[in-house]
Amino acid sequence: MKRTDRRSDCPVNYAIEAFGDSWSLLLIRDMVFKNKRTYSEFTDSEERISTNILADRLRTLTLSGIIRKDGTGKNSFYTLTVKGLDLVPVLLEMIAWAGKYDSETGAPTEFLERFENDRKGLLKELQQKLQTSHEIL
Amino acid sequence: MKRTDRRSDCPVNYAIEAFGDSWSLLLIRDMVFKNKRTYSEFTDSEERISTNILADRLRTLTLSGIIRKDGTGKNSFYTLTVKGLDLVPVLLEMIAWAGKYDSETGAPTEFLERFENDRKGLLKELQQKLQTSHEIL
DNA sequence: CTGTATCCTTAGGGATACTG
DNA sequence: CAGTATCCCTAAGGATACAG
Repeated sequence: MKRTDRRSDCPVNYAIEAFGDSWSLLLIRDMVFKNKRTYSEFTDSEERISTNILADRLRTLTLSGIIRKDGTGKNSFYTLTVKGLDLVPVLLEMIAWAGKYDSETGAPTEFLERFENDRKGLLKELQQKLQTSHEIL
Repeated sequence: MKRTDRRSDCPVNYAIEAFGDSWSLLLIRDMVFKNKRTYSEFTDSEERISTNILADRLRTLTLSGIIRKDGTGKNSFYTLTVKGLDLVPVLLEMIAWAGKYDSETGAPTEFLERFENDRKGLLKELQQKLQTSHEIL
């Protein structure tokens, strides 16, 4: 996306244009909370993303530096970059919000309590877990 | 939106379906940071939302309980509900993220520093400011 | 000023067949 | 398994005229 395509230079708008579509954040969720990294793992999500969209999102998220592709051919896999890992707080706030207002699901209460009481610890733990699993691969 | 229309019961998906389109969060931003409350104030945003979309988003955000309409006719105005105010942390995290990675704009550094060092204070201040301006109206 | 209504175009997305 | 390619459809969105 060329710079001039942006609707505005507002940071909120920057975020929306980077991951504000209806699929990107779900992929990031799968990477953060379910340790998914391969194409077929992503197609198996509950929301059933179709392959053309998946390929497109993996491409655009890579272009914007949120994820990175490693390996080649059948051994290729995707991992979060630091820029992508830095989206974890956004994700957590969204989950906390939904947990408070979505009667159908909500987040597990232990999670919300932990988030409330030890926000920094939870974040650090999550990011470290992700960092190490990246290194192992 | 009927419950069965949901792609999944995931909280992330709930959030996306509530405000994950490309305009809702900009309206909420305008309410939070620019104290906008009237129809014409919203049409004046930098991103130039068109009136049909604006009317639609005001309707859906009202339906999902994120904003509320008060007054009538020419005196009508919109305010954030508690559910909407609870989106401020999400907004702040997005701004912090964009501030870190968007070279074109970024958030003001004082803001980011304050967010880093006194997250709770900043949040409380913002929400109180919004609460009181609502009451004044 | 606060919306509605309409027309039209494009982007997003589902389904599915196909390829290396 | 990791994608590409097509076809097709709908929803999202812009422009703009109109109405109370």
